[in-house]
Amino acid sequence: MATQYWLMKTEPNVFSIDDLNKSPKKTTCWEGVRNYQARNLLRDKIKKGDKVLFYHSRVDPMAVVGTAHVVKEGYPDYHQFDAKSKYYDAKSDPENPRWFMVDIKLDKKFKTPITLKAMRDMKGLEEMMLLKKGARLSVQPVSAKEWKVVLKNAGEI
DNA sequence: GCCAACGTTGGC
DNA sequence: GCCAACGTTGGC
Repeated sequence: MATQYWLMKTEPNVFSIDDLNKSPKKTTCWEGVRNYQARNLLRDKIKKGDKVLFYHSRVDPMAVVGTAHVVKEGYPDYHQFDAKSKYYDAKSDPENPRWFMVDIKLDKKFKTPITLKAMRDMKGLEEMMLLKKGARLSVQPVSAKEWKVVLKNAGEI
């Protein structure tokens, strides 16, 4: 299958691209997604080898700060069964887990982050979900074209 | 910190 | 099954 592209949001004061860079093997599990639409993507659509834009939200400046790729496909987020975790979900059945996650590995931290503001002016991103009003999904599809535009502007292609 | 947009919950 | 209330997200 052709490579698919995604954008994953994170609040850098919770988990930033530098945290990912410092993680063992620069790899982390993308836990804590508690939205059904995003869950469906994590469980069913996102495949090993897919590429990811790493986005910092709720911070100044909001920006795509680098790229990663998927090293492990959707599997149950074990935090949902851990009563001490803030991601605990008492209603999730271990036989039929409600929440899923993937593992991603850092590829490249951009020298220059691509800010949300800059992206609004880039040709080719007009249809990008991130730029649409009310697009709150924390895991979003990105088209091959959008991927290229972002990386080109970051000087990474 | 504010608040609009949106998703989820729960009473009926 | 509807929908008001509530909680969360995330740009500003």
